[in-house]
Amino acid sequence: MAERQGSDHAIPIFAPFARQATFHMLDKTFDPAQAEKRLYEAWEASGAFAPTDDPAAAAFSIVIPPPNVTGQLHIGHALNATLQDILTRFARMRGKAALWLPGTDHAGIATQMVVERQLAAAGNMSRRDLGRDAFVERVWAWKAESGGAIVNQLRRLGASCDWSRERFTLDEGLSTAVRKVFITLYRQKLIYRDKRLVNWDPHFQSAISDIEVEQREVEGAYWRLAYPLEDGSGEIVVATTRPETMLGDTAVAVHPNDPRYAGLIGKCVRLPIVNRPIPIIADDYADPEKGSGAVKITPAHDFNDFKVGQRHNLPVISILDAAARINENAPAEYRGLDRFEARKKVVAQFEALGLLRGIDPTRHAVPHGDRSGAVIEPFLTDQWYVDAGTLAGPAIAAVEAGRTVFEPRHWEKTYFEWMRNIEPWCISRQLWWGHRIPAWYGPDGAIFVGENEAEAQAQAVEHYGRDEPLRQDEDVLDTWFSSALWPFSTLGWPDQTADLARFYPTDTLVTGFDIIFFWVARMMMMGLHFTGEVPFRRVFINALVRDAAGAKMSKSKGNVMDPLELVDEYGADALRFTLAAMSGQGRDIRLSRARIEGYRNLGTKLWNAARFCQINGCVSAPDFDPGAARLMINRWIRGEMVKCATEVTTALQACAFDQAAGTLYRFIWNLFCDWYVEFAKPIFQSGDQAAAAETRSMAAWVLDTILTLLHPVSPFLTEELWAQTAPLTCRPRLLISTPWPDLSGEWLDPTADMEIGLVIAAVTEGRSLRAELNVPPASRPDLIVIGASAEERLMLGAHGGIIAHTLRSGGLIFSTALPPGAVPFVAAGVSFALAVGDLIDLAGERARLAKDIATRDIDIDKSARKLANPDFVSRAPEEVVEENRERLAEAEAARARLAAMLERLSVLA
RNA sequence: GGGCGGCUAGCUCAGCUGGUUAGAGCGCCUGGUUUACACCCAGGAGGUCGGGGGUUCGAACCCCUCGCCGCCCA
Repeated sequence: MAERQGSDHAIPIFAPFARQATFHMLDKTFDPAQAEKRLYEAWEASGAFAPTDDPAAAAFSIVIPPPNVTGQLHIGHALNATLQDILTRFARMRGKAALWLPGTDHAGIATQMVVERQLAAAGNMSRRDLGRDAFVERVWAWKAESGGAIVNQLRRLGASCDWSRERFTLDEGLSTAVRKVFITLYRQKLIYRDKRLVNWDPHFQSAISDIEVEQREVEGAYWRLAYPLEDGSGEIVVATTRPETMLGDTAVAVHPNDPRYAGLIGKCVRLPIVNRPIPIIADDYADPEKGSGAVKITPAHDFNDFKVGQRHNLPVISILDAAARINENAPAEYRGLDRFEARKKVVAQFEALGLLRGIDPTRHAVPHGDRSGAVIEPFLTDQWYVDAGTLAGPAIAAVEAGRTVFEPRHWEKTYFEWMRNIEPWCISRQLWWGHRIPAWYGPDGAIFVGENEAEAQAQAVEHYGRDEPLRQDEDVLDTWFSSALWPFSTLGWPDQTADLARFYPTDTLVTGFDIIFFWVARMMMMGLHFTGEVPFRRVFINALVRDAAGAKMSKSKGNVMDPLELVDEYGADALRFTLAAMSGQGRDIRLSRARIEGYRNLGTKLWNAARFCQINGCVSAPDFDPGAARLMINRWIRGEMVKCATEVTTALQACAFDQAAGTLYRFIWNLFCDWYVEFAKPIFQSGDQAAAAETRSMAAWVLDTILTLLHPVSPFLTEELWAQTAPLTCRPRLLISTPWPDLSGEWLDPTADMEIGLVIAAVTEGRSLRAELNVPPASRPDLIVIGASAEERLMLGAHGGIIAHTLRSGGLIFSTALPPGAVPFVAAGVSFALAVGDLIDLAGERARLAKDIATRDIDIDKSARKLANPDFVSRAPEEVVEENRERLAEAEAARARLAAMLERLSVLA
């Protein structure tokens, strides 16, 4: 463990002047556990999470995909929230009125399930025993007590949501919006009641929507059943995976062109067990290639069969009750049997009757409820539907026109595909927890839809000409119905609030591809229909987090990584940085601890660079002008800082989180720490006060700029360093509220790039040579510059100190020829040598040079061959040709130098 | 059956509209008490960019085809 140095960590952010009096050296590492909570509270208390009310500020808004109130934060939420927080902090620092609006979803089925399970555990009481009102009260009580734990878990990640605007899909305002939408759509005839087959979940005894149905491959069988012709002239064989449904068969279909059955069309078979005559009909639905070519038709229990039934006017006989037990429409001995019991019994009876023609085991897809896991039954009921087809039109057009853009772009295909084949959306659920449908029925079944009972009553009076008792619809709305309104209902709609005017349409929605259907599409439909505007201008589809082996994380597999555990272990910043760095667009993220550890190390690296700065008195001065820097290394790092800031800004604007993270990583570690800090050391020791002072200021400025740029990704560590590295006079605000760097392009400095580039190349090559020659670490050989131009000598001569330090060399010597005892090398087109004296192994050196020459020959050959090709010279763009000419010249020059050195070594031998 | 995505170093991934001598982190090997950092420093090994064909002066990148792997829809 890191040794603890500074003991006083109680540097209170809100008593910052006290800090100056007690200026402690930074610890060796950042301690997230002791800092995160304190920093989060400081942010919240500062009011930074709420958007600025400065009217001049452009608005930026994100609504959170509301997690279930029952939910626990999992790694997918962590990714999703991290990306939203990065965007929000970035926008905030860029001076926008940034709003990240948080909240939760009431999650009808999931929540009801939690409370029902509690009831059962407490003493076998069902919700029906308790009664509707008491049950709903229980759910609210549960919600008040333990619901929304996930919201606090989001805080642990550093989520800078505006908690004052937190919403819940069942709260009053959102419920008003739901009723308004329902009533409006009903009056526009875009919501209607219909008797259709639905996906029925026998466990919840409720309808669920198509997309809540999950197809699972299971082992099953085709049972081949023989139905005798009524006239006794033979039989017709049908195959089914659900034999029990034959109890509800009302026809057998064959293909109209199937010669095998041409004579049978119009005849009847006698349905075994049930003993009902049913017709043989001709319909294209029967596939002559499959099985016997004849197919049993059960309109009440199969979606395809239902359509066939409609075409042929077949009776629809439902044989199941809500719990998927056989009902009174089946023979007496079946009534009350569970569907799977009934299946066995039907098969046994067919066998006994001698009508079972075979069993073919097969794997096939069976619909399951995604929540309950129960096998779903197509079931005929009255339900409420949204005319999604009509609403989809504008939603499709908006994406086609680019008013809403998917990022990555290809996800719009998934969206279009679904939208263009959309089915009516069944929105009623036979649950108690949710928005109760604002519809009332009169004694004759007439429907009155209104805000409340009084309104419905008034309509009823008008309709009947007198008071009639009304009964409210028992059902609630699909949770996604209220989520579909989320981007505008949370902002106050249907009231024309200031928030709505300012923050709608929202800027970016960040979500997973798995809810493009469930949620994104429906928000588009509702948003456009009710506000005339798209709900968001950009949809960023984030990746799916998997384990290190690429498997989907699931509790049953035991491979889940708990984000809070990871935060405890590595700190929120490390987790956030990792998720950002790995969130390459649209790909899966294979999360591993090794990766998080690596990015935690980056934090420590930066922390220690700050510590170095602190030790050397690098303190940011408000009046420091980086543009006035004169020292080459300072001009160089300033230019690199500009490039870094530009790249990070561009990347964040484009949701290229991985690029932003990568750019920061490289700048912090490979430029600032590896080179600049090392260059600064000899300057601080040189006694050149002016140079040291400028370098101190520059180092502090670069560090500040890094903290600013890194803050959206890793907010805690950067905020802590911000507080601990400078006096308050330089820190008028918390980092979270500090403006984003807007660096001058004039600070780019090609001259400095070239000069420092030469130094770095010389040192890098020199180090490589040292290692190859096994030069002892403590020895400090001179670096000899051989036959360089006056300009090169000037450039290198200016950096003798930093070269000596970084290369661990003695002095810098200029020479016209390779002296004895020196080992030559070439870097950036300049000849060098390392004076290693006795260590030199001439034979080995000759071999090394020969090898070096050979690699140059390959380069020369590559470029030369291109340039010798007339097609290349005439067709390739001029700059590419020029580049190759330069490359060739360089390689040839380097080769010539190496050859000269080889010759010289030979002479010395 | 239809669609989408992927296949680049031992592992995880970058590589933007075709112009490199294909990169990084981890792991591995060698060496290291240097004005911060061993959660570190310096150096190194390691790739016929899934196979084949094509377009092009030029292909990891574009086209065709085949092969795996994953996901969605039916």
